[in-house]
Amino acid sequence: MKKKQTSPNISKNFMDHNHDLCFESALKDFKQHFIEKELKLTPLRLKVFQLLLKDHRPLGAYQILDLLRKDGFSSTPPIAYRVLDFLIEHGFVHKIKKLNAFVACSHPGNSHSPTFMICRKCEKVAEINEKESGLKFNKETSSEFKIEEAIIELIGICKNCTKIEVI
Amino acid sequence: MKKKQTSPNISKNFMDHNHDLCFESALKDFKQHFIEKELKLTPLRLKVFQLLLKDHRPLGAYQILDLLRKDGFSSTPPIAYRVLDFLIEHGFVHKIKKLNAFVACSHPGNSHSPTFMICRKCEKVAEINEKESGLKFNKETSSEFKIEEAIIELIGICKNCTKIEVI
DNA sequence: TTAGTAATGTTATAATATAACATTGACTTA
DNA sequence: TAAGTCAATGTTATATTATAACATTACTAA
Ligand SMILES: [Zn+2]
Ligand SMILES: [Zn+2]
Ligand SMILES: [Zn+2]
Ligand SMILES: [Zn+2]
Repeated sequence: MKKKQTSPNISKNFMDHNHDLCFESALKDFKQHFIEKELKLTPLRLKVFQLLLKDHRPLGAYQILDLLRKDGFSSTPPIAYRVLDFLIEHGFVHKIKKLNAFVACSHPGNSHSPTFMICRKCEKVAEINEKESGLKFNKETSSEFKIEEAIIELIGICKNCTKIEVI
Repeated sequence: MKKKQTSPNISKNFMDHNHDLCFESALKDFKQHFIEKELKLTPLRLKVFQLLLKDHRPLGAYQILDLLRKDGFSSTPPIAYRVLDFLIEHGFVHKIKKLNAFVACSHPGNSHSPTFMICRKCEKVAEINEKESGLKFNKETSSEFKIEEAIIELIGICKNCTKIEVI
């Protein structure tokens, strides 16, 4: 008998988890997509993506520039914005409008319309897909308006921070 | 027998409509809320709201400043941002993150979590409420994350621009 | 009155983002 | 191999969006 599939843990980013594994797995995926899509994986692109994988917290462009500087990269604004544009265009990174900041995508490779949960306490972010969010627009809306892009950002308190709050 | 209620026309802002009526009605509502909430309706606050009511297109803070200047108001950045903050705080105005711009609220007075449809062609915006959008989050998401605020902005093509496109 | 306060005015600067052009280095191909 | 091409990165300057800090005004309340 097939084991019952548990629902995916959408809160993983907020909770303790083996982040080394998490990091390495995302990085492997990232590299694989570069190969499959025949994109050029430069040191700068790799570095910026690694920075964004650090701890599920978004980074602003100027934070990224500071970190690049420390690693000996050039660090004028266009450097960061160009690499971010590239990574966004190819689906590796998203911008969080609420924060004017950037996160590594959790489902890279496929074009998709992400929903974000943003914890205002720990400042971590988790990306969830349409199935996980259960988010649906009704028929009338679709007939009234042809949706091409949806920005959905949920701001609140994550499971972990709720747990801590209660005590 | 009561006449059957037709569904609210969520596309009104995008279509031809009696905008003088639309404008005056919104303005009357606005003034009424100031009275009910005992807020001070200053010339500046009134002017900024009127500017935002002009044509269902969002205005940037610096556009608003230009328009204020033409009307003899002071027009340094804090003037606009302070009035906008006030109007947002009291539910008369929303900020569209996608555009870094501001729109008059369509359901002023009540605290609510608006969804915006943004037409990338005519650049008009319509605000829809939860019922109209049919937008719902599933139970699991709620238990995993306590949502306090939701930013939802749908970018696409409105009914009117679709009609024009087809020809 | 005068002291308090909300609103507006003013100056300066912070934070975010892009335009325009120069240089580098890898790859092509004559 | 030398010249040409092009994507990536480097550099300088500037645009756009937003806030901090303090001054003035004008109404209100002892
Ligand atoms: Zn992780
Ligand atoms: Zn949290
Ligand atoms: Zn109207
Ligand atoms: Zn349109």
